[in-house]
Amino acid sequence: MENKIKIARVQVDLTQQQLAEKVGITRQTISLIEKGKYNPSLKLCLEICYAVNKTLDELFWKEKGSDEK
Amino acid sequence: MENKIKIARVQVDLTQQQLAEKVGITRQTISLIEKGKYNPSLKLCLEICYAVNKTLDELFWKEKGSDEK
DNA sequence: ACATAATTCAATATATATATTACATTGCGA
DNA sequence: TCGCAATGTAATATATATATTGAATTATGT
Repeated sequence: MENKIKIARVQVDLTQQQLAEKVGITRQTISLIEKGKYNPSLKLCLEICYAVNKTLDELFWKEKGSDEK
Repeated sequence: MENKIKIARVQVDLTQQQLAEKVGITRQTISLIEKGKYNPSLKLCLEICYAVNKTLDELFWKEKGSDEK
C-alpha cells in the first residue's frame, strides 16, 4: 500500500477538497500525494499530519528498502 | 532548537560531507537543512533518517504551533 | 439509468528545493 | 600562529513540487 493519507483522511471525514483547503494547497496536489506520484515537502507533510491528526511516522514512514517502486 | 539532524549526525559520527554523500545530495543542502533555512522533500527526509538511524518523528516532528519563525 | 460528488489525469505556468562553484568563517591540532 | 578540516553563505542554474484550468473517470444515491 502506498501511503496512509487517504485512510487517515476518510477517518476524519474529509474530502480531498476539504483537506486541501485545510492545509492550503490544491485538491490536485492532495490527489497526487495520495497516489504516491510525488514527494511533498516536509512542511506540507506536517500540515497534512496536523489536519488528519497523525504523526509523520504514522503517515509517511517507510522502512529502508521497502517499496522499491 | 531548530531541528535534531545535527545532533543525530554527530551521534553517528558523520560530517556534513559524509552525510551528504550517503544520502546523495550536496554538503550545502545538508547545511541549509540543519540551519532550518528550508524545507526538504519527504524523500530526502527519509534518506537522512536512514543514514542517521532515526525516524521521521524523531528528527522532523514539530507540534502544531511551535516555532512560528 | 441518471445525476451529482469525488477523484483522476493532462498541459502549461510558477515557486522553490537542490546543484554547482566559489569564497568566508570557525575550530582544532601541530 | 599556521594550516587544514568542517562549516556557513552567496550567486546563478536546473529540476521538480505545486498551482491553475479543465476535462475524463469513478463512485454513490435516487
